[in-house]
Amino acid sequence: MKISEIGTREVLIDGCDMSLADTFGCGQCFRWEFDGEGWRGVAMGRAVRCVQRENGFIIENTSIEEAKSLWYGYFDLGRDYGAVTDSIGDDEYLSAAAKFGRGIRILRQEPLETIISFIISSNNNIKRIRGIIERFCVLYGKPVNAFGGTFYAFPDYEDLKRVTMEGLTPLRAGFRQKYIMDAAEKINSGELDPDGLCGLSTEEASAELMKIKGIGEKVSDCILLFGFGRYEVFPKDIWIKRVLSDVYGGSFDENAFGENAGIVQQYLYHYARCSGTKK
DNA sequence: CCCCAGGAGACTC
DNA sequence: GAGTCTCATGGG
Repeated sequence: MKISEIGTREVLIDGCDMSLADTFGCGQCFRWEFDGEGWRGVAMGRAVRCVQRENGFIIENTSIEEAKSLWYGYFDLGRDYGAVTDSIGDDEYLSAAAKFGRGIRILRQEPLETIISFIISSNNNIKRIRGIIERFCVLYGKPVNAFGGTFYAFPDYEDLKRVTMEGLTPLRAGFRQKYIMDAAEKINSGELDPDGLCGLSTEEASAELMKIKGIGEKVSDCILLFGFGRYEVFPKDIWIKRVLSDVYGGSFDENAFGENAGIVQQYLYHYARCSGTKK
């Protein structure tokens, strides 16, 4: 894998297994948007645009330094996903799912963003989740000018202090409004420090997360997988439960995949949700 | 009118 | 511990 500057604030990530469409579209993130040619998004306070290339992708509006210090981690570029898919074994359905989702990379998103986003995801659909999150960012996040427009960063810890119950009403988050507020209160007071979870075991971190109302086992698993790089968790949402029941008759053993369980889960989720709707 | 969505909490047994 | 009911909102 090679990182090189190919233009003004334009960096090429060459020689990596990457499908932007599958990575951004597999349900792990909610803010990247396709503009017809590339994917625009804001992460870590920076607005960039990613464009698919044959054997990698381009990141626009960034520097080679940022690519190495920030985007390398965000896109999990140090991991060989091909080796993961090769280690999956001869399970027929899973092999098909891995083939279908080839190029998916698990993003290392920011802890606060994953916490709030997956609280919102509870008993909700992706289109609506995206809308609620976007309204949250416009209301409380900082504006970032790029590509001739204004984008909004996901609110940081300072922004979170301004959150009130009444202020959340425009989100139309329904019963999750009080859960978002509980998360904000616990984080603002210092009762829970998201960044501090990095030093804990996955089990301990999960127990901490579940002190927040609206975070149960499944939401906690998503936060740990997509925000903390805990690849051993296996979030069980409605789609995965269907697969485990309908395809495997309850005999699927996620523990067999050890440190890659989360990646395997993502292949299954994406396949179950999209098979039949993609070319 | 119905059912469903990347579930969780409260309650019952 | 395992089963229900309910929780807002919007789409199909």
